Amino acid sequence: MTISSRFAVAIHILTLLEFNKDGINTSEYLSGSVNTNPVVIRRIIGMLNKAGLVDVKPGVAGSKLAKPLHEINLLDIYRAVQVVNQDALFALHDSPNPDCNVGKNIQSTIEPIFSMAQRAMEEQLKHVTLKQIVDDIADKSGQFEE
Amino acid sequence: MTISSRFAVAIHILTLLEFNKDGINTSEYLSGSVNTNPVVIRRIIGMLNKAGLVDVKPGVAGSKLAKPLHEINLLDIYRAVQVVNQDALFALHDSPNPDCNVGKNIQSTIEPIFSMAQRAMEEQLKHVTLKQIVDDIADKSGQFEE
DNA sequence: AAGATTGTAACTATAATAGTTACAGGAAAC
DNA sequence: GTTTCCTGTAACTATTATAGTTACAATCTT
Repeated sequence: MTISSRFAVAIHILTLLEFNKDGINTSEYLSGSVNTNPVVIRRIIGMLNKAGLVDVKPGVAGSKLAKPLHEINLLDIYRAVQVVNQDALFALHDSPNPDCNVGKNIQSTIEPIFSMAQRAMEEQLKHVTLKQIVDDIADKSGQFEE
Repeated sequence: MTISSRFAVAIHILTLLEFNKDGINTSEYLSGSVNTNPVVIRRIIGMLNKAGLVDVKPGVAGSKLAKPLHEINLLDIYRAVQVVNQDALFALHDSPNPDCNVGKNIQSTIEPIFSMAQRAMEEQLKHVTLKQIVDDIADKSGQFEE
């Protein structure tokens, strides 16, 4: 099990929108950098659009970031592309035996622990902004070039 | 995407081993409380056995906890049942375009962030022991009975 | 009006999960 | 020592999610 690469691809896309903000970011162009099919890109862009992270319109070529870099954090992106359902990172087994003390109570005992663990992970994502990603890549890009 | 219910079932099994420590915990018996097929139980018990969390032997009926309750934490169980590969909770998209500054560097920029988030989640699991689970269920079981 | 692009449906292949049947091998009980 | 029960595992199924692909209608620009 892994959290879908939609998340990584979405970060990639948004980062690229910044680097190429003066160009026209068609799904074709973006797919060239991500190295996948343009439809995959459009699907993800569509989710980012619904979440208000990008601006894109049918028929109009290209997407743009809808917010400043520092106002987009990784949790926003993670939620936008719906890689993990709200409070459902961990699956509970359904219908344990209610005639058994353990079966009857295991769900309610485990559930808050799972939620806590999930929240701890999501909290980390919240503390990283797209700006940090962009800056890091800008550093690396400049390092051995120019 | 969710983390396999193997994890929740494993916690259920181990908890039940404690509650029924004076009885004989066959896969048949355990499957009755979890409400699944005995083979599913055996598969999970097998993983817990390899991880040294339970004692079970071919031909010999029943499993037992291999360690005291407070020496087993949820991270131990999580690792035992291999619901998430080491450092691979989040999938990276493979082969982004190396001729693009973003494509070339996105992986190495994102990877440590993903690791950090994953570790934060796992750290929470580490801080919960099986003893806490057992105690909580014991409390709930007694609450409206006796 | 022509051309390009987005949005989406529909289909494929792949992989993981959870459940099931079947049975070989091991241990205990009689 | 044979019968009986249980574990371990292979093999198969159904279900679900993912990622990629083709195709095309709707939409905007020029």
